Amino acid sequence: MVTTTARDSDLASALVQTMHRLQDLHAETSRPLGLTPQQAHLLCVLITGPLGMTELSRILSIERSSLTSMVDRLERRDLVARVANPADRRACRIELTAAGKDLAHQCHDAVVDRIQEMTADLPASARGTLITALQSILTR
Amino acid sequence: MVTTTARDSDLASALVQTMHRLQDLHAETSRPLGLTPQQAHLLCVLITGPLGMTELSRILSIERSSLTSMVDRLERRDLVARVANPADRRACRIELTAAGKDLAHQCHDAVVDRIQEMTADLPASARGTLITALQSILTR
DNA sequence: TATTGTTATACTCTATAACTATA
DNA sequence: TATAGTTATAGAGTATAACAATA
Repeated sequence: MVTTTARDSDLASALVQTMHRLQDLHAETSRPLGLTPQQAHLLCVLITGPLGMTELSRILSIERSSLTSMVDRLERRDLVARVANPADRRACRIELTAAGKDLAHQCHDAVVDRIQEMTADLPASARGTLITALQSILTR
Repeated sequence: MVTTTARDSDLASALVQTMHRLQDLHAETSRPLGLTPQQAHLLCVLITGPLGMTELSRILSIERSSLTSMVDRLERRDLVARVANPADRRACRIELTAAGKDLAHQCHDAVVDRIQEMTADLPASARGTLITALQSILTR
């Protein structure tokens, strides 16, 4: 058998706890802006530009049919718009409206600010190691 | 103004991406076990022992009324049980049944295994730094 | 035929407000 | 009065299956 040290599960456990803590933080920052965490995520993903339904559903890890109703609700609130795709008449592109763009940036900034507060007193060296380690984890 | 280096938002961004990756992983491991991620979380929280509704709702960051229906569904499936609390007749304790305990451990192990795979080739030094850094973040 | 997106349907998750029973 | 938990209600998130339109 492969030797398993206490550290292995410590790390897994710390990562799981961090995930839950960040999920809570995400919910707490979305709510005062009138958004569910899922809506906030959707808006933030669109900051870098419009996306088709299929691509968006892949990024958010939800079925296209689930996405349809989410986009319906956000469109009713004029936060996103379905725009025709001239290159493919089946497809559409979801893009942020001006109000949606504003809200997306508020969300994004609020989360980043809170995380920066939480990580403020990490030494620069730990910070560097952390970024590298997380990026390495994300590729697997 | 306080100087903000590129690294600050890199770290925040890496943490947010890690959160989403772990959320997906959590969903992927719960599903084949017939559980939603929220149900899996609830069961895993009970591994260390029974809890009252109020305490459980605090840990899961959901309203007590939302918890009531979650527990209803899990109780119908014989995964948890409401047990009377002799010390306070208003209160009850939610505990895992034998089947619930089994499933909770399967969930927990599956997630830990996947995370250990993802972190397997981190050098021991990075691993140590990562644990310390995450624990420090979690206290803020 | 395959792909894009939607509709219909059924559950689950979640919050708010009002409530019962007990402390 | 305060606390533990529930009920009623409404809205949001999600998946599956079946579908229309276009590629």
